[in-house]
Formats: sequence, structure tokens, C-alpha cells
Amino acid sequence: MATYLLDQLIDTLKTAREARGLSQRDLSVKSRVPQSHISKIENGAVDLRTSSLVELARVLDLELVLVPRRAVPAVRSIVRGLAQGKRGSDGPLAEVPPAYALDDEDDG
Amino acid sequence: MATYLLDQLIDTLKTAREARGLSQRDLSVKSRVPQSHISKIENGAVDLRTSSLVELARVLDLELVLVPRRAVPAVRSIVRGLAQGKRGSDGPLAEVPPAYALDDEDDG
DNA sequence: CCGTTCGATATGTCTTGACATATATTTATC
DNA sequence: GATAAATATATGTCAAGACATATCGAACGG
Repeated sequence: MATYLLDQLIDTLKTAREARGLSQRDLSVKSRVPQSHISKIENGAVDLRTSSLVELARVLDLELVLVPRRAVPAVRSIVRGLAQGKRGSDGPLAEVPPAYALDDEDDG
Repeated sequence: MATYLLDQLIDTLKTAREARGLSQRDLSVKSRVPQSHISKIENGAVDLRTSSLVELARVLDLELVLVPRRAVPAVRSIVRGLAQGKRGSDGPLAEVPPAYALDDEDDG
């Protein structure tokens, strides 16, 4: 049922949550999405509604964006460069690294 | 109910549909999302499921991406540069325009 | 052992999404 | 200008599934 692309989004959410050292319950409190539901979401057991996705993303400092297919490689390149896990413990995090090489590399 | 950000996504979908000269029914056939539902979605009457969003986006050559907040301006800049309406009638469309100025411009 | 914290599960409620139909909007003909 | 057909969008009803609340079992520490 879940369109593979959805799995990718979910994985990004989970990774972001863990990278910030948040438990499902912590995320639940901040996003007002029940912990039980976060569990199901991360397990791919539900096809969550867009508002839930937006809400979870927002708490994790992520934003849901519709990108034209032609721009996806460039966008991924930028996102990769930022590596959104680096904050607090690792350093001040450079605003934007010089990685606008427009790499065609694909994410797993 | 709907998080303002959701409206932005919906608006992008609708604009993309119209830019391609597709009727709700056309989009329905291609995405397998019922036309009646597309109507409700575009009117903000429903909080659609993520799989539906992904499906509609795919048909419109758009991809749903989670972008770290810090990278959003740069991403928007690229997307803006592409101006996803230009295809077919206007020309072959340059791969990526020289607009990596990392503008801080925000969308309405 | 008991309390706390973690993710997973069970059941009840509310809304999406599917199907059929109604209401615009456009076009053609008289 | 009125009527009718064709096309586009909106609305009504109902079942499937997301979401809410409460609870469970595992892991850790006092």
C-alpha cells in the first residue's frame, strides 16, 4: 500500500527524531500526535494523514516541500550538504556548505 | 484544522494541475484518486492521506521531500528558478538556471 | 521488588476516501 | 435569448482506516 516514497519520508522522520535524542513520547508531546500513532507510523503500519506528517516534520525542524522532478537531484544535494543531524553537540553548524555541485547521487 | 503549510502544498498541486491543462477528471484517471476527492482536496475540505498526496504529486511530476528548515530558502530558490510550469509549449527547459544565490525570499 | 521510561498493542470514535449524483460552466443550435 | 448536450466541479452517503485513550511487556536503575 505505502508507496515506497512514503517509506523514505518516514525513515527521514525517524532518523531525525533519533538524531535529536527524542523518544516517541517526547515527539508525541511536542507534535500532539499520540505516541501510539508515532509507533505505527515509524513501523509503516499506517498511511498517515498529511497534517500529521506536517506536524511531525515541523517539530523536527523539517519542512514538507513539493519539488519538481527535475529539481530533485539539486535539492537532494543541498539537503545532503546540510546533514540535518548536526546541531548542538557537534558545533554551530555552517549555514550552507559549498556543495551545490548538483550531484545526481540518489538516496537509499 | 489544516495547517497553513498544508494549504500551501494543496495550492501547489492545484496550480501544477492547471498549468498542465489537466481537469480534475484527467488527474483522477492518472492518479487513481477519485475526482470527487480531488475536488475536496483542492477546496481544503479534507486532510488527505500521505499516499494520496504522493500519488497526485507523482502524476504532476512533483516529488514530496522533507527539507531541513535551514535548507528551505536554498531549496525554494532552486524550485523557483525551475518554475515548474514551463514545459512543452515554452521550450526544452534548461536543466537548472543559474540562481543559486541562496535568496532568503519567502513564499506567500 | 518497585518505579520509571521505552516502544508496541487493543479497542472505540471520527474522518477520509469511494461511489453516485447534483450543480455549475461551456458550447451549440434554433 | 432560451434550450439542450457536454464537460468540469461540488455535494451526499457509507465503509475502511486513521487517530485517541488506555494498557501492556521489556529494559534500566534505585
